[in-house]
Amino acid sequence: MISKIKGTNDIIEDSRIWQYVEGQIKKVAQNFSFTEVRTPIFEATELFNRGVGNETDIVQKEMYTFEDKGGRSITLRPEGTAPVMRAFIENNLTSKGLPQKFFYYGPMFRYERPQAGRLRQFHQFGIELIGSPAPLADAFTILVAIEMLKSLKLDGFKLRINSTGDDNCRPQYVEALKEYYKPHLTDLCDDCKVRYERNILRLLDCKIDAKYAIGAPKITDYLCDGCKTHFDLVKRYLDELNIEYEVDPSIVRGLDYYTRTVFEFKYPSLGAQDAIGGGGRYDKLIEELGGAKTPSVGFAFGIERLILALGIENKLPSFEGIDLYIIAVDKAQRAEVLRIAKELSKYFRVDLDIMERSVKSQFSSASKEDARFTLVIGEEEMKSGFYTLKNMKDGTQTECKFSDLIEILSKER
RNA sequence: GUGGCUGUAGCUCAAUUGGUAGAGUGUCGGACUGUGGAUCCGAAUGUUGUGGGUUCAAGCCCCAUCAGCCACCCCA
Repeated sequence: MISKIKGTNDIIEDSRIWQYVEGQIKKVAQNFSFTEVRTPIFEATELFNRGVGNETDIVQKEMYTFEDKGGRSITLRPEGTAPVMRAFIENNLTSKGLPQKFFYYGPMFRYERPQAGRLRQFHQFGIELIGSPAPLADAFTILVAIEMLKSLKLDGFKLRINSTGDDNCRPQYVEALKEYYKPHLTDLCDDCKVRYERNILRLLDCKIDAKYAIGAPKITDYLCDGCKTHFDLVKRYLDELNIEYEVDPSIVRGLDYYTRTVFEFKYPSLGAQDAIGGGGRYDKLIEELGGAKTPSVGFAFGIERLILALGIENKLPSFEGIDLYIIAVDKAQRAEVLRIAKELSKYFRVDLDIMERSVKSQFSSASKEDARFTLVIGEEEMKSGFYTLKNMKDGTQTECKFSDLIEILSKER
């Protein structure tokens, strides 16, 4: 037997749930006037090296990179923002004016060790708000995310925000951190010794060396005037919108392109993989990828984790049965059943037996599909033109003509 | 990439100190030859994840490998 690749999933029984979650989120995005962009699921490797950052774990060890037959280095997209920005630049969308608001949805790929809520192929739904340097844009992005979670009726999430500064102030903060950690360097865990040189911000969220992080300098004390004002205004907008949040100086995102505002939605009862969404501002990314300087904000949800969280809260949609199951008593009525199904499928969800099974098993099938009604067609019905319609909830049966069916089925529900 | 736990029918799980695989549920059929979701009866389905090894004998012990889960790591 050939089985699926490690860390991937077939969505079969749950496809209904997925359609619901995708549908709700998409509706919110569309109602806020975002338009969808669909980019290829593979890109030139260079896009992620430059966009996500050469030093990040994603680029260093998690990408599905291969050479195609033409010798090009190709990478299955590990995230959605860099591809959307590439498309923005390549299609010269600046010419259409700013801002521009996009959403995207689809599979992402990262070579990681799978566990609950972490897959090698997973799905992200994200939005990008391109062109605005204003704190209002950050708040708007967060607002849209919150509205999406509300549309799914999810409750138990927590919003955490932070500012990671910009080119003016981050270097000073990095220096301060290096100073602070220097005397402890020999006591740090092996990972942190590497992080000290490569990406010192990561020391802040290390679980082993958490005791040192407590007394570490805080980014919020090092923000330059521009970044500080920006952050304050973002917080003020959130306050005015009654959005609850916690400022968490340890939030360090794993993608290099973030500047200033970063945020995360956590769902604590999910276990180790508890981030259901995250994002932030990326003022330099488009420039980095060869476009004009275009400050932007965005975020993405992980659909798998969202569905896990909804499951915990019992907020997944319940199964809705079909409207009508049409039953043929004998072979002679099978064609008539098909004809009726053809007509009624224009208005209702119908089904019929294609296994040529007994009447009894056709009723079983109708029950299994939670059909509201069954329609029995036998020799008598064919002769008289009156079909036997049975209400599967209360078991009552009535004789009715084909022309009455639409009206009867339209009642209730 | 590191460490730990697990792997038996479609699903959930049994199988004494190693003795040659069973139940519930689901599926299909029948009791009821034109009436379901209840009940009863019957049937089908396994190279015990895979490959080696030890043994007279392995689902059970050993090794390897694959997959899942948990934690690290990382992030959505």
